[in-house]
Amino acid sequence: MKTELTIYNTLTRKKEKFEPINPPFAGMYVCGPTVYGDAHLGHARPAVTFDLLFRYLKYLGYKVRYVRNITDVGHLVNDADEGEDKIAKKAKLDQVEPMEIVQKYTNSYHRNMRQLNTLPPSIEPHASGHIIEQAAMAKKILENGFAYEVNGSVYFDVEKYNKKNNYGKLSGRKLEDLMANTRELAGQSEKKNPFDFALWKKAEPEHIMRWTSEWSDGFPGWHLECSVMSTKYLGEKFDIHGGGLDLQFPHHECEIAQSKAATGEDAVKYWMHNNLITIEGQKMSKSLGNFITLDEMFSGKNDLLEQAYSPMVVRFFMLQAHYRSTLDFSNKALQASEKGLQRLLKGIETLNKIKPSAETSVDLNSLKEKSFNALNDDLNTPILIAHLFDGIKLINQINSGDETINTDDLKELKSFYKLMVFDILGLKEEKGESETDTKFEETVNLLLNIRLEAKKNKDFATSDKIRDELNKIGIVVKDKKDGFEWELK
RNA sequence: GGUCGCGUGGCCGAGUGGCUUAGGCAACGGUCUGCAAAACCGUGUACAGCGGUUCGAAUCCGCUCGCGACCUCCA
Repeated sequence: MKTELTIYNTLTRKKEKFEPINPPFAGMYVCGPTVYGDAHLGHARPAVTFDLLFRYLKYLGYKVRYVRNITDVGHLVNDADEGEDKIAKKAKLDQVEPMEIVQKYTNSYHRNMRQLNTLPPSIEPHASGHIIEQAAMAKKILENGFAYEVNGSVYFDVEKYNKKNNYGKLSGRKLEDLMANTRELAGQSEKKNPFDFALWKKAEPEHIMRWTSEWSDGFPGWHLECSVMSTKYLGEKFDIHGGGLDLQFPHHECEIAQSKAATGEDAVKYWMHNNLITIEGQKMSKSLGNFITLDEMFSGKNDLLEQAYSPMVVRFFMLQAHYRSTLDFSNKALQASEKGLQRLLKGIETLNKIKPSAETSVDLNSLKEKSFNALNDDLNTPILIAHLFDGIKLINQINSGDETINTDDLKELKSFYKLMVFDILGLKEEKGESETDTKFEETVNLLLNIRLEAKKNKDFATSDKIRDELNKIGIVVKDKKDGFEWELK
């Protein structure tokens, strides 16, 4: 390999060479979902992005610990002053236990992540399992003088912190601007400043998720869990912290402040942010109500969808854009990705059927080098995929006899495509996963073999009938030189 | 209002000073085929506008227009 992995660090706004703090170990923490609703397209982007990074770091030989949390407590539903726990609110609506909600949506999240072929993280800690640690961190920040207690709640003192530190360095904000732009709401707040954030929040009587602490019966502030769980499992200083761009401020900014206030050190070496998915140019969000859940995506059951899109199509769609670009959802774009993915996978099938020659006429080293260079350049998967398509063209030319490849190079090319497409990009074939599917496939194959017989006997009436009837059912038949293929419409 | 980012050919989407006609999809032409489809091969169209810097800009600078994100729960 000619180049080394560089990644874009949001903190420095530059691409930096990736050099882990304690090689060969590499630690990465990614903000996971709040499990109070179905996972949607937006959840898939960081999951796929950081799954790619996880896979690639492992390929590069690092011993990677990938931590992704489950937020099952602590996010406030309204503003920090009056809010109640998001999960508790939903639980009341549904008249069930909060932890039942948590379990339900954790399960469906895991199912969706498996469908997207993301590898499970090394550790998936729950916020609710780390209340004690969160209280301890709040206490430490309090002792260090960067927080204050009011009526059983503990708030982070941003102004004081900012005197010696730079609050806003990740998101490029200045405290003065924040002060100038924040209008105080009629003096209702317990906080010294509106931009102070809760480390511990006293629970209102109706608040059902609560824990005892020295300040009050309450719950931890919503930024604290990530600071606690990342450093608990990766160390006070660790390599990569990832998440969606929308978490940059205030969430990640607060994490930085908390860690610094607690330990005196910056915890994170590389901050990475994936960009957002938009729908018709607008961000998908709860408040706009324009989000598409992954289950809807995979089943096609949403009015915005013209058809179902398989998990691998969704994954490929995301990989065809760079993770730091916004990606606009549209049926046209997804359909283009579907076709493109088919072409890529078909090319690999062709590759597996190629017969070697004595000589190699194609330049494999160039292909490989360009591909790794793309990946090393801040995970530039669209460029990588472009090169893989160039390679597919070569494969087709070899297959048709216009180019040649020898036995060793063929073997190498096969393992290269397996590595890139399946191991690193994390794509996979999606056919025949259940027993019913298998039997169904055999049935269709049986019919098509009969059709093949009919064709050989020039009984085109029969052969066309089988083809047309299958087409009516929604099975498209494609003839090949020496056989057939079919797919569901 | 403050901060940040974006505007590339029919669509998606890379590219940040001169040689990538990026790539995918669509379109068109061809090969193949009993026919059709598929597959494969080939081809075209571009850098929001205006001005500036430069021998040279999609790429740097300025302005204009348009769009978006964050500042509030959100991946």
